[in-house]
Amino acid sequence: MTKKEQKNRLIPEEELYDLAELFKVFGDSTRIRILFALFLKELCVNDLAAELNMTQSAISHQLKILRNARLVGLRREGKQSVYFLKDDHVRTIIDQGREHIEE
Amino acid sequence: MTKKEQKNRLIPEEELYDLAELFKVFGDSTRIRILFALFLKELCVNDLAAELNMTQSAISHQLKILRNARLVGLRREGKQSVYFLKDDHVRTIIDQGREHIEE
DNA sequence: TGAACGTATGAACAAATAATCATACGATCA
DNA sequence: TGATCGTATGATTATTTGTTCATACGTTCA
Repeated sequence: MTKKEQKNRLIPEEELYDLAELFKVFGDSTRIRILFALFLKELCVNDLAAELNMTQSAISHQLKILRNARLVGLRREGKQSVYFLKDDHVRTIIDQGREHIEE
Repeated sequence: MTKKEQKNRLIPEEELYDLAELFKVFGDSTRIRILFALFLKELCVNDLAAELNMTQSAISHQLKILRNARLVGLRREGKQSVYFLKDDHVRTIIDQGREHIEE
């Protein structure tokens, strides 16, 4: 089955639940702000916390959720964890969201 | 400012909150299932409730949220309210979500 | 007009969730 | 090794949110 064929068939019920789980991750302003910050450059936890003016703990909790959704990845550098966006779907999804809003 | 230029500039903080609000709407399995049902054809409230095996009230509440987000529209037909998808960003956003999941 | 139908909506309740606080863990360095 | 730094994480709490229940609203039709 080609990608296009797969795209056009019915979506199984179970996949709809997974989709909702994925979009739930985008549905929080802290996480969106984290994603957008990582749009611009890789950042470690403390830098993210400073940039978003939030506690290290709050950021760390949200990064865990973003990691579980495979939206961000991390690289250890000494004591630091450097986070980065993991794929381009993030950008496309956010761009489409923006286009909807701007209509 | 062209669309492309607009896309590439920094996203203002306020728009990030609006984005989170939009994705929050996608982040519920009932609403995703409603959207997908409307993918296939227009439906009135009772038909949606039957198809998703949920109460009329629950569906109606969720439809209100989808309406507020301008993701669905409705047309009155006698006693019925016939709902439909309002724009193609819905399809693109969901498709991108699916591609992310299927990786 | 009144009954029946389809839909919308407010209140109440239960479940999910984000931030905080305290603390633990791992790496670096004196 | 002990201290410090950066990060992760469990528990708690306050808030948000989805469903249910009851009911109101608008339309159709006898």
